[in-house]
Formats: sequence, C-alpha cells, structure tokens
Amino acid sequence: MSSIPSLLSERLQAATGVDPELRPATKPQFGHFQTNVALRLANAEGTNPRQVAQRIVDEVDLADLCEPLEIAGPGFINLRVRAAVLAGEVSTLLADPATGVRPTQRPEIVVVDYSAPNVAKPMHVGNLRSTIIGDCFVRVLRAVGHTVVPQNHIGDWGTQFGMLVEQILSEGTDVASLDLDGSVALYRRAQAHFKADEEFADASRRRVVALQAGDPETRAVWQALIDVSKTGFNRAYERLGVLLTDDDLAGESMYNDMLPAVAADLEAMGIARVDQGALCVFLDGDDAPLIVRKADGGFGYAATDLAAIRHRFGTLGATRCIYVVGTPQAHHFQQVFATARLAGWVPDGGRTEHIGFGSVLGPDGKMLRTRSGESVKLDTLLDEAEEVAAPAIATAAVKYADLSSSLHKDYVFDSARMTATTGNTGPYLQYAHARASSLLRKAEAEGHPADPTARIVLTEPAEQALALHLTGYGDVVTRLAEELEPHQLCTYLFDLATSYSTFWEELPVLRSEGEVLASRLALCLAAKRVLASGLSLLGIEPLEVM
RNA sequence: GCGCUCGUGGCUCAAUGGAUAGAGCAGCUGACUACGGAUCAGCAGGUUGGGGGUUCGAGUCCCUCCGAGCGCGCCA
Repeated sequence: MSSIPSLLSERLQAATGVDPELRPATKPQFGHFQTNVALRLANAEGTNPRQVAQRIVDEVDLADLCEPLEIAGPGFINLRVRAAVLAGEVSTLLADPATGVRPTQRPEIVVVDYSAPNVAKPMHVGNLRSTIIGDCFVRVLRAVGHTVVPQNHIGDWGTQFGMLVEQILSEGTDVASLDLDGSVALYRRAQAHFKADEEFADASRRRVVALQAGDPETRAVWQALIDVSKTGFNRAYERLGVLLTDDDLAGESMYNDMLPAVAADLEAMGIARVDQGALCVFLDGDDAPLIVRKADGGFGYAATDLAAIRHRFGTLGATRCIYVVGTPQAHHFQQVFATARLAGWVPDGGRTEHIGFGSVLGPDGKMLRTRSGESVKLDTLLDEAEEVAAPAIATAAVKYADLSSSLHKDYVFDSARMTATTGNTGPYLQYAHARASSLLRKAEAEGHPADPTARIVLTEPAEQALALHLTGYGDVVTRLAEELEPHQLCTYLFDLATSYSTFWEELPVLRSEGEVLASRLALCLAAKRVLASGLSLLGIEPLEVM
C-alpha cells in the first residue's frame, strides 16, 4: 500500500522527469497538495513557469485521483484529491491492523542508547529527557519493522565505586537494606570522607584496583549497590510507563574487559598514539584529542564508548546506532564516531547518530536546579505535575511537553502549561481520544456499533478535511522513523485532534441516519484508532475515559 | 581564543529553499434543550535579533555583527 502523496508524486514524476517535491497545501483554497515543479523546470529552461505548469497539467494523468488540477500564483500546481478517493483511503485505513503504519522497505537492527542513569544517584531531569525520547524512538522503530535493541548504558563503573565500596565497608553498612535514596546519602558521605581523610582516600584508590581485578568481596558489595539502584531505576521506569527492563541493561562495567583490546587495536592501526603519556586519537580539524587511555594507565569513558560502538555494530549486528544523550556530549560523540569509522568498526552504510537534546529549565529560564545547586529529581517533577492532574494524565502531559518541541531546544518545565487541557498538550489529545471513545460506546449502546467496513461518504468539508488528515498518518510515522523528530508526530496529532473536534462540532453523528450515520461512525473509529496509535508511539496512554 | 547550538507576535512553539510566515496560550467577540463546553467559530496581535550576500524565490543557505546557552587533554 502506498500513500496518496506518493502516488501523486509518482505520476507527476513520470510526467516531468523530476521529483515534484509534493507538499501539503499551505492554505485550504490551494487544495490538498501543491507542487512547485513548474517553477523549477521553467527556471532551468528559461521559460515561463505558468506555461510549463500548463504543459504538465495537460500531460499528467491524475483524473482518477484528483479534481481538475489548478495553476495558481507564479506557477504552482494545486491538487485536490477526489472525495471518493479519500473515502477509499479511510476504508483501507480501517481495514489495516497497523492503522496506516507501513513496514519499512529496509529493516535494520537498530541500537538505541538511552536513559543511562548513574548508580547510587537518583534519576534527574537529564535522564528524564533521554528516557522519554529514547522510549519513543524504540516504539516508532519497532512499529515500522526494525529490530530494535535498547541499550541502557548505566553508570555502574569508574573510580567513584572504589570510594563507595570503601565507605560501605568502613561503616559496616548492610547494602541490601539501602534504597536508592539511602545510596545517594551514602555517596555524599563517601565524598566528604574522601576529601577529609587522606587514609580513606588511599584506601578508596586501592579499592578501585581491587574492583577491577575482580576481588570477590569488593565485587559483591559493588553488585549489591547496583541492585539497589536498579530497583530504583525500574520504579522510575514504571512510573514513566516506558519499555525499559533489566534485559536492556548494558552498563559501562560490561565493556571493562574489552578496553585493553580497544586501545591496543587503535594503537596497532596507527589511529591512536601516545602523547603526554596518554593514548590519544587526533582527528583532522580537531584540536582536542580523544583520550583512549589515561597517562596512569586507566580507561575513561571514551574507551568505554569505543568498546560499546564496536560491540554494537560488530557483535549485536547493528547497522544503525542511535545515542540519546544531551547536547553537551556532541563533540565527544563526534570524536567517538569518527574514530570508530577510521577503525573500520562501522560497516558500510552503517549510521551513527547522536540525538542531543536541550536542557530542562526552571521558571527563571536557567538550568533546573534545587536551591542547594543539585539537579532536580525526576520524582519531584512528576509529583509537581500530579499536583494539578491525575497520574495517568500528568505523566502523559510531561512526556508530551518533552516531545512536542524540537529536541535540541531547551524548554521550561511549567506544569500548569503542560497539563492544560487546551492547546498543543497531552491532555487535549487524550481528551479528543476519550471523547471519540465515548461516542462510539454510546453508538454501540444505541444499537449502532461502528462498522469499519461501512461505506464512507464524504460530502461535507469538515469530514473531507478529517479524512485527508487521517490518510497522512503513515507518512508521518515513516518520516519519524528516519528523521527522529518526535515533534512532527505531536504536531500531526494535534492537527488531527483539532480537525476531529471541528468535525464533531459541525456535523451530527448519532443524530444522523442510515448511510451517513454509518459513514460518520466509521470516521470516528478511524480518528480514534489513529489517535490511539500515535499516542502509543509517543509512549502516551490513550485513555477511554478521563 | 576556537567550536557547537539557539534567537520567529506579550508568552510557549511550528514551518522538507516556495504563494499573503502558521498554531496554541493570554486578550477581545460570539456559540450551550450538550453525540462529554476539558469544545468550537471569529477578531486582534510579525519589518522572523541587526546588516550584507547567493537565488526567479530566504525564517530556512553563505558572510558578518549582537545576544543567550553549552563544550574545548587525562571526571562521566
């Protein structure tokens, strides 16, 4: 099944020989779609655009799909899809178990690296964005038929664990009795202890060595600490309603054994060389090196990320790796990706994408922080939203707010705006879905269950507009799976909900009869299904009642 | 100093080089014997930070300046 725009594009391309760059019409009076192909061709030929447009209109065969084509302005060709064709598309949509979401032509194994909280630290706003965005990517990529491998790159390794384990042992703390908050408090005590007590600091450093060497007692405490945090992470994931499970955990520690080989291979290939005692990769046009191995022989996070990328392409068989990590890491990933390519660890055609995202800001427009200067906990934010809305709506509102504007921009956390029932918000969309559901329930109770095979008749502008919107869903999802910009789907759904509300206001459904009743009920069903599908891809629960 | 990102009505945001830059919120008018008014219809509000350039056409591409944020060798 191909969408109407792609059908139209094919025909236009057949007539003109070039991509018509078909776009949705910018205004209703311009029809449904427009193309500027005549303008471009005329410019190349040095002829009159309107004459070229006329020639195209005469040649192209679209009579079965469109009303007579119109030439407008400097030479735009406007297309209006015939109502009967739109009606047929809605019927096709209703017969499709995937609700218009089309399988990709080229299924891939896609790794999505997201969430990545740190052990013994609470999840904060940065983790929140990564988790929500990554979860959306996973859902969308799976929906179009890719094999998605989520990788939760938790911070479970590094020098701080020497300090933590040493603190636990010196206190005699029963790790199993700790919860996430308890481990956070422990972290603070350990830091203070490390600063104040040189003997403790030395012991901590020795403890790092013991951890890396696999000392059983050290490892046991370390593992217990991770388990405590995992429980905390999972509670947060459950609250957020995201798909991550323990199966997706692939923390930094997992790569520890691979690090020496990564360094050795890079050095052997001549990609990395020792400079000032550290093993560095110097990339063209980049002043700063990527430090693979520190002068003291230890490995930093660059080595871990290099091992991870090699593992993902090489062992997991990925052809696309997506990293959902804040924009401050942009340069780091640029270096890691470039190095991995030089090393031949990225297969031909393999894609590496760092999807950065902006910061969450407080009401003052500055990075969200507590009074003491720490980053704000995820639970605090969700609690705040739940003060003004029920949990299922509040969480959805936070997620929608996070996804509905361009990822790379910062946004202000404003629970009142996010949970507003008007405007481009989660609750507005959930409401539209709940209202459609309510209508369908009522119709069923009155003995008129919606019939997806009913003949669709589109006589009124409001129902034609709704139908046109509905048929665009598949393309939006296809594009999202490529471009990874969730706000495109949000905008689409908001427009759809608005279009549905207008339809609902202007045209009676239950008070109509016969063929019209059946057709409008089917339209409502289609709208409900597309809204439900789209919301689900965003990770938002489509509520039946609210 | 170098690099990356951003700057669009009072506010929050859209806009794949294409027509008169679109929405929402707030403001102002209207529509309730309601298939859920948590809605809808409408009005008003813009020299897209400034200036140059490329193009038939620039919010979008290039240069420059201003402003904001974030990075820039052994933390992650």
